[in-house]
Amino acid sequence: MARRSSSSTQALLGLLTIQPMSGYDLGRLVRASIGHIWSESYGQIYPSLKRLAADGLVDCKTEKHKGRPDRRIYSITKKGREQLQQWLAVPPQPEIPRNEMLLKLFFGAQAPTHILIRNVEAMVETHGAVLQTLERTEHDAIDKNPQYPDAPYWKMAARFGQIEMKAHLQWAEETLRELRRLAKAQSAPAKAHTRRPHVNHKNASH
Amino acid sequence: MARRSSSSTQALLGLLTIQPMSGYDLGRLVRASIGHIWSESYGQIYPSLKRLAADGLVDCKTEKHKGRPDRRIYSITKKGREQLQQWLAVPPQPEIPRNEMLLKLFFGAQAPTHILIRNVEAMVETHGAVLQTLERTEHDAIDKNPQYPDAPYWKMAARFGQIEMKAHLQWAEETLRELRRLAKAQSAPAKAHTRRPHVNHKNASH
DNA sequence: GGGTGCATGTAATGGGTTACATGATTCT
DNA sequence: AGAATCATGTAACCCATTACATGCACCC
Repeated sequence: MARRSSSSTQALLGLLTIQPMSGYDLGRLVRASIGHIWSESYGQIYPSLKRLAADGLVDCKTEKHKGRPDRRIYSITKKGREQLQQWLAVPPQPEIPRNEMLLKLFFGAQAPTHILIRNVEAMVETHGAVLQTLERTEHDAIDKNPQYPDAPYWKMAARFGQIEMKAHLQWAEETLRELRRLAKAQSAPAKAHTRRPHVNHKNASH
Repeated sequence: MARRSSSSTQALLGLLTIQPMSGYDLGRLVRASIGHIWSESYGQIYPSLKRLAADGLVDCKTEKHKGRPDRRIYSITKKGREQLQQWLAVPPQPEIPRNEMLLKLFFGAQAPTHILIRNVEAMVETHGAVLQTLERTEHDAIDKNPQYPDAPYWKMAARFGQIEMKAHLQWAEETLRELRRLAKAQSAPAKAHTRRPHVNHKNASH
């Protein structure tokens, strides 16, 4: 019993250390608090909570409501806290990266430049928005109650997002300059016909 | 026919624009060239190639070898190029983030500080190594043949990795300072007993 | 009257990793 | 002698998203 402990369920367990909550609340809290480092869908949350309850890692109390459907409020148990702590002690394995935008840019020679430019510009917009949100988050939820034991860690997570977003924006600036330069060079009459050489990709660092 | 076109298969298609290759080669090339932005497992690659061949997006030639198993060399077809170009034109949807290391740090109040420090330090090491690899990649594979049509795009991808890694390292420095400060404060006799206030997480930006 | 939010859940589907099987060759 | 590399593939499994189903309440 209590076999599977994916980081998904652990995330829920961790959020329940803040306060008892319903599945619906958890979904919103994930987006609001750790949306830049984690995501959960309801199709994942509700079944996970059931399993957690079955394993005795959370308790469940049902709040009756007239009209509205019942709210199931979950709270973490002692056993749940222990399991969370155990999980926290396991060194996290490095990420498996999957950045579709960059993948497409990597194959950029196969696409018209204006599309690449549009994609990078779209990224600038979304990341800019995220950055603003994070700066607000840090200010609102964290700096205002520094006595809160979670505050320093939430701040670190927010700072990570900020620093990363700024780096991405910096890269985007540099890249847009280069892309526009390439676009200009393309529209100008090509002189040197660049023929694709045969490249040896075998001798690669594994 | 030719329905499914996950970004996974498109990545393979894209790599085959460089030169014809076997599934095994593709696996190694993914790690070597775009390992910091993409990953593929062989359990994914081999079936994908079969589907691509069935859909007429790639051709397959079998090279016989004595002793060794046959090599199946795949090359992209005209139809394959067209599909790739179509996919490149679709604006990439924003990433769904999943950073386990940061998630654990977010729940840092539930764990002993020395473990958090160890985790961040581990990240510094791996990311430092990746950074070096990328700097070498940029220099070796790209700067040396600037006439190669893919070169500018490969460089952009490599630059992204570099900038991101540097940002992460910068964050790690700042964070390690803070964590060590917290560790010291913890080992000192606690005076003010910080009691966890009830926080309202309902009013969150969605 | 219609959209949005509250609130829970299930089923279908897809995407992807891991582990296994096989077997010769080359390096240490 | 034994480990790692070359080379392909399959099956089991797991994780996760999407879409669907339900139904009241509140706001415009």
